[in-house]
Amino acid sequence: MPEKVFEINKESLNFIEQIVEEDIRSGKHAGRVHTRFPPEPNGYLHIGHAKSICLNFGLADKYNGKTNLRFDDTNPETEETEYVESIKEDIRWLGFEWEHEFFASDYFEQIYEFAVSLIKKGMAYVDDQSAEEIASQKGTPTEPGKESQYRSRSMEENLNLFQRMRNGEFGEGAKVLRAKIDMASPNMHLRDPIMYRIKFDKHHRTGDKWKIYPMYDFAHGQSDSIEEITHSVCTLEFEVHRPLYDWYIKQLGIFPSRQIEFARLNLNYTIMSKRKLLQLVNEKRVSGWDDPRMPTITGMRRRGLTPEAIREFADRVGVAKRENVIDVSLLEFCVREDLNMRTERRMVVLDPLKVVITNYPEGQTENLPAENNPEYKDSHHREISFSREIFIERDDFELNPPEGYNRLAPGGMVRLKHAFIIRCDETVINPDESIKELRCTYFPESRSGQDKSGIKVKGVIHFVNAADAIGAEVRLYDRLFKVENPDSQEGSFLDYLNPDSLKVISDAKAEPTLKNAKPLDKFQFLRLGYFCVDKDSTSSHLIFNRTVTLKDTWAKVHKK
RNA sequence: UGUCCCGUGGUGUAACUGGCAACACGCUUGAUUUUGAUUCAAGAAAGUCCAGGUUCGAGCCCUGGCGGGACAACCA
Repeated sequence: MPEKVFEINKESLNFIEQIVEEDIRSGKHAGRVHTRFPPEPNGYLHIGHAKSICLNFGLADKYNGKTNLRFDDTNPETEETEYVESIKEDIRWLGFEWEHEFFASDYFEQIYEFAVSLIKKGMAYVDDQSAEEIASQKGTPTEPGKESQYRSRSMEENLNLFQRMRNGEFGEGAKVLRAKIDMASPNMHLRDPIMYRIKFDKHHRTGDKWKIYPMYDFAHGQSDSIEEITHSVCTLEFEVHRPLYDWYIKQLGIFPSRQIEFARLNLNYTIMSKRKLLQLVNEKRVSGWDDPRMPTITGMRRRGLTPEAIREFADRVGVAKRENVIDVSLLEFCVREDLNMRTERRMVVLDPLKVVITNYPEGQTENLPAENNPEYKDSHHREISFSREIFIERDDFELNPPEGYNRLAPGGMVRLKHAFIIRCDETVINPDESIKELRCTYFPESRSGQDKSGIKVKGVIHFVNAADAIGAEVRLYDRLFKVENPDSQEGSFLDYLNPDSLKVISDAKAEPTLKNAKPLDKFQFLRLGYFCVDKDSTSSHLIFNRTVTLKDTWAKVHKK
């Protein structure tokens, strides 16, 4: 119907949207769009899944369709309920709600009947050979395979054997059910693919009811059909499976779902393989699936990323069939863009250097207003305190300032954010040559917002009042790997872990307004970056995770 | 020496299906700035893997190469 709508639509469409719009235009499935997100519950979702989730739910959303959540749980060996729960939590956190929640295991009975019908049509047979024998007959991509000696069993015998497989009369691996297609096909997946295998593992939902389980190829497409999924979107590696996907649908005469493949997301400096992520967790290279350095949804949530930022990212990376490696800087951009608008600012000193304001009266304290977010004209203000002793960032003072340095140096001046301009009069040195403290004078006339001093300074630095600063633990995260592509390096990907991916600062000094920060609260620590309160944080032991630094032009220029 | 998929700035995605290669990130420079942030402005950067062909005209169509990826789990 809405032909005009599409003509008006001038934005460029990705190739999947083009397919969908063509289908709607031609009236296929009466214009209905129904997608699904089909995770296997054997691990946690990561940013790559987020792209798929945004794609599937986004497609349905855009074209008035629906999206099912379907757990592809056909391998009882690796699948667990723990994962089912985490997957649901992560999808909801990303901001999506599914139409139906299904499990491939819901369809085991029906899929079994599908298999029986193929046997009856003479298109499937029970093979008694071992996995090795079957593999040896399979041929190679360039050589045809050989037919099994069991290929020509009678339909009655196949029916009987398959029933007995279901009954548990044969041991694991003793027999499989195979589709009878073409052992000489140039497509390996069409060389009599295995449909069912015998497994005695306890299934996370069906327990030990089943002794046989369908393979991916004989479960996924069938589930799509049962749910009348119109567009079954998956990643590129399933492209060669599509002829088989279509073959089963045709032979079974069931709802013709269409499989469409797109290129999965790759991010530099990170790995996306579930197996390797699991290895990081198992070997305690990270603290768990939700370690803030992990590319998992749960890890990124703990790190302080927002659903909005992730969705924006998924949108910006696009959808195509070309292999790609996205630069993490794009993710960081999306995160900063979102956090800049939504987070309140606070002052925290990570590496404190004491400063004594020698001309500030002892015992005196004054409060100064500080805006919470300059992005909002009418943002609220909070009070910060100021007195004779304060802490500044050790980094913000240089004994021998390099060219272009505009923070504090001997004899130099800077403004303390929200407060006064100070001048460094004296540097107190420890016996070991390190800097013990600074003795400065302040200019009472230079008070922020009502500066009558006439002094112009180039630099502005943050500080906290020593008298009421509170302690905090701050965890500084950096990329988990030190090379762009840890997967395609010599040796193990573990050899390329970044040893500096986590730096813990146990005694940072924070302004007291942070005292009641709750887990997941997000802030911008002025001039440092965006931070998120860790889930283990309490008011007596505050913990902040650095989500991402602020852009730092100076650091970049100065690095050389 | 098989089948399938894919080749557009550094990265990613576009180019209304044949009409001046655009947008974003990143990068550079400048302005503003009480965050070396944000914001704003300007700029560098691809002639579309190569070679033929069709056409007035090709990133888009055709042919042939070259390059990359996927496929030989009783995983998904």
